[in-house]
Amino acid sequence: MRIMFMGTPDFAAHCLEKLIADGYEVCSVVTRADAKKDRGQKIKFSPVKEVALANNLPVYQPLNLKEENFREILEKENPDLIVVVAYGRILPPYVLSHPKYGCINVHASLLPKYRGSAPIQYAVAMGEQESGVTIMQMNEGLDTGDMLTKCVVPITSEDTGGSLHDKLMEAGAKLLTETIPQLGAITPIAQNDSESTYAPPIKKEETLISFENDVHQVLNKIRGFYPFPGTGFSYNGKVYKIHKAELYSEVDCKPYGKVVEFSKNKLLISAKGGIINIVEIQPPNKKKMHISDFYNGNKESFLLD
RNA sequence: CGCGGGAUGGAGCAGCUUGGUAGCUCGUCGGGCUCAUAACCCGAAGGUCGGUGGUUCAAAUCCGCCUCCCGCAA
Repeated sequence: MRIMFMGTPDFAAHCLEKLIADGYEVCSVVTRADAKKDRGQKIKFSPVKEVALANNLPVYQPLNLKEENFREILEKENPDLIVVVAYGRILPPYVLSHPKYGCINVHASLLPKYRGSAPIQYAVAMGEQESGVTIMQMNEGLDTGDMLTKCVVPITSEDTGGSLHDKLMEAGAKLLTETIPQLGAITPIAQNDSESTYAPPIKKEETLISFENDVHQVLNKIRGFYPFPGTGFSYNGKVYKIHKAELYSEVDCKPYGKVVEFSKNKLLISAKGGIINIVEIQPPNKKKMHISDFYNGNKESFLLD
């Protein structure tokens, strides 16, 4: 079976590696165009492209799948199946219908919950006890295709967006290689749209913590958005990133957002319904550090003003 | 040529404007006190101030270049 792989980030790259390692015939790879990234605007390849190059696979990076160019590529490569993992683009109908087995997508949530581009972060941020991976037969909607297989992964109270990402990445790659041989034999199950929820791209302003929110929501968001895109709070005109925080007490202490205590091992800030202790912090222009290190050098300056 | 911030014993910081003895809070090691402790007291080790060139009698400090790191923007 000739497989075309489409994807961009680490999560997708890992699936691609697994397909190759398990001996699937991946004939070509489609990934996002190289972009100037980070400081100095250096050009970076996507993780999927790195894996493709390392395995000498042809790489296509169309700017737009609607262009005629890609139709020609599709006909030339003539895949029996297209596997899409976090590619970041909606596939037009002519692509969906071209391969014999259509297009399947690995999505990092238990559909129909958390459709969209940030399912992992939101699952943790919403305090879910479990999430998982769903493989679906793609249609023209956003993560609305009929479901083929599923894998449930529990979320512990220690999990962050990053740790869940890693777990789902492993689970997703495994589920993918288990699902492909069964294509055609599995009866697709339609998603119940009335139960669907949407996990949209995270906007910058959402990463700033509002302590007016419930203390548990605050902590779940800090966990869920870590390490990407991260969360932070504004204090005396500076934004401090929060890498790790814990519940200190459930005493409601107003005003919310106030620093209740700053000492050797504590930076306590009150939120609605409780107080959180910030354990790892990152001041502007600095690396992340434990709160005791931050205290050592900033005990006098931090609380000024 | 995207914008800005930074590099000072093991950690986090001050000192730089206005060149002139390496400072603070911790940690580490040794000793003391204590029923005991992450507590307290005494003492010690540990830094060619990111690299390099220049100015100067003298550079952490002023000027040039390089390396690495952080944030923003994408």
